[in-house]
Amino acid sequence: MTEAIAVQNALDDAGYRLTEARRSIADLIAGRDGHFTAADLVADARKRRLGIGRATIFRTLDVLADLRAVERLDLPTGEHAYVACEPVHHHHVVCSNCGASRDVEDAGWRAVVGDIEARTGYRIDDHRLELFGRCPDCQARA
Amino acid sequence: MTEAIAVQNALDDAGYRLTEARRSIADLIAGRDGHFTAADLVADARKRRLGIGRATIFRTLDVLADLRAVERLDLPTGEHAYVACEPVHHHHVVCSNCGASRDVEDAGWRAVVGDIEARTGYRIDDHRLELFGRCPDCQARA
DNA sequence: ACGCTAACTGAGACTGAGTATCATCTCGGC
DNA sequence: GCCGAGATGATACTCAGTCTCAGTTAGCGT
Repeated sequence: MTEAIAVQNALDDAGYRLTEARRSIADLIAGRDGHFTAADLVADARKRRLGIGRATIFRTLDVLADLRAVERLDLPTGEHAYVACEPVHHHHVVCSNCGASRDVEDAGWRAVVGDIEARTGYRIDDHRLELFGRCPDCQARA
Repeated sequence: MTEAIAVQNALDDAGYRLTEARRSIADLIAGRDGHFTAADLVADARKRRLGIGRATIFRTLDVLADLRAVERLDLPTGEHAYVACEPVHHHHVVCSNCGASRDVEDAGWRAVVGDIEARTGYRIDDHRLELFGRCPDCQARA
């Protein structure tokens, strides 16, 4: 549950109000592992009878994504999902079987971007990098 | 318009029927530069009074994406877009200003994936890599 | 050239994600 | 405690994408 506190701190530090609804959403996020969709949280909230509106969940996820307390993923299926994560730039490796995800720092990656800039003449200022595969656990289980 | 023929060949080679609707859609795609959304094509088709149904455009884009004659992109805005491209594995650099896109081969990239596999234990079998920035033209114009 | 059938089509209904609006509520600085 | 900006939940709405189905058509076999 330390994770819920991290999310709450992120909100607080950025000058957002710490409301009941946001606290609950932070809890829901902390209670999930792997990625989750907005719809997942809506279902969770309803299951626990928290009385949080759909709109609030979308709004809060939006804010959290801005603060980078949560990262937006585009799954290969086209679904939009989120993962809780540290607010520094990094990428995710997502297990296509169980959804578990891990952070990966940039590593050799900067050099590749530099190379691409040189070859194309584009000035790259944003990128999306997501990796999908089997996590060690799911490999072992197969 | 050579591009439209490439798209048609891709369909034909894969055993799909070459219908009037598909031919028209190939033309529409060829007539676009940069990325486009399904909605763009629907609007184009309607503007030219081609009488192609919405569903058909979605279906055809689906098929073309399967054949890799077209690539699905997820723009930073969350929109789903497409670009016409060669049917070999590669990635796209997309201009966030004018939408022009260029293909980039894998280059040093394989090594980075290998490194990530070694560090995380994940077995990576799919990835999404999209780069956004300013194309040379838009840079010059600024 | 002709007929046949599976593949394809357009129309329209449907679903579900995400957004907009707005009256009401509440956090937190004073 | 008071008060106002910011946040909330209900509800209505929009819009992408899917599904269904009756009607059409490409292109193979003859």
